Amino acid sequence: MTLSTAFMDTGHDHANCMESALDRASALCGERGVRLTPLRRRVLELVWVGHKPLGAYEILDTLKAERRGAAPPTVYRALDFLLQHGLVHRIESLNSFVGCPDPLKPHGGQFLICRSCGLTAELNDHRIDQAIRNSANQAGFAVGRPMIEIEGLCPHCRDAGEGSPG
Amino acid sequence: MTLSTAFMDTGHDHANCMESALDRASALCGERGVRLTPLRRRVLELVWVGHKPLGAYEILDTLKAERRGAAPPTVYRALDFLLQHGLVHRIESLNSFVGCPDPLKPHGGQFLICRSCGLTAELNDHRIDQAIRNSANQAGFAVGRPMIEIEGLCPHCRDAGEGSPG
DNA sequence: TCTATAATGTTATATTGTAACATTTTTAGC
DNA sequence: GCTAAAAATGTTACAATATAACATTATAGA
Repeated sequence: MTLSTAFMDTGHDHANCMESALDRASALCGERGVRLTPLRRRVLELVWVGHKPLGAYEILDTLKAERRGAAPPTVYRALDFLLQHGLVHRIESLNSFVGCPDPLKPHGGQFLICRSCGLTAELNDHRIDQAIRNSANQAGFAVGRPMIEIEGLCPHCRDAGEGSPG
Repeated sequence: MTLSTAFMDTGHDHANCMESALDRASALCGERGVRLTPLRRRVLELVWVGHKPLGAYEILDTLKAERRGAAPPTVYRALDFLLQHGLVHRIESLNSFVGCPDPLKPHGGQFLICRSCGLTAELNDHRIDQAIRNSANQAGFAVGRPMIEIEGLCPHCRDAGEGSPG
């Protein structure tokens, strides 16, 4: 099981986390012969600034302050590229985007999303994946990309009593 | 495991499927002391016309043809009511809505969504749910509503060779 | 350098969803 | 039945998210 470093506030060096994500992205694009342009790199960086999913228009607001003429397509095109290469995920239930800690393995995405603080962690538990494939196969369904978004409370907010999980 | 009747084209009496869904909804609202008004009932009916998720504005187009002054709030308010009472689910990845075959048990929703024909079936496999809870608990995460949307190919489209599961 | 391709800029618009307030309908008490 | 409170719906306006279409600029390879 891989758990992204969110929810690990003790000992999480986020500057390093983000830098290594960008390095991995750069390497991956090099290997694939595609270009991590300054714009794409910047968008990826913004998405990695936190472990909270970011909306396209939040990204756009930042870009607007940095370059002339940033517009919705600017951000959506960069996001499309990053999505295609598995560098970010889209969180459907939030219409927002979050960095992927493991872009090499193609996967749908299993997300724990804190309803209180917004922090999001990516699980990639093959047991969940297996349970889904078993069940889908029984129904005769050919699984493409399973998407799992689990709303709830992260350890910190749960302990702080931010509401019931129900 | 409960599997909705979608993907069961042989022997699926949809008129009956829909009628019984409306009857269950009516009974449920009666028990809860809430009102399944004609408008709400009509929206539920429209959602149940197919096993394909329907967008709010598709519903609105139909309503507009039937009553004067239907507008976005008309449909969103009805949908909010139906969602609150578990009578419909929202498919996040499609921004659309589908009838719930089992509104009595509160649940997030496990959906198989055919990318070719759009048919959607609801799984409610407790083994998937269990795998998710185990994994989330390990991460110290308090699970609220797990939402699972599995894109792929339904039996019919898979056999017809509508593309690879990706 | 020249050319083809890829990336980005620019303008306009489509799609999905809410806010705010007015009106009508229903319910509950009398 | 009448009336006041509550619930539901009507109505207008707008916010938030996303894409289409075409122009321009940058890049890579011949």
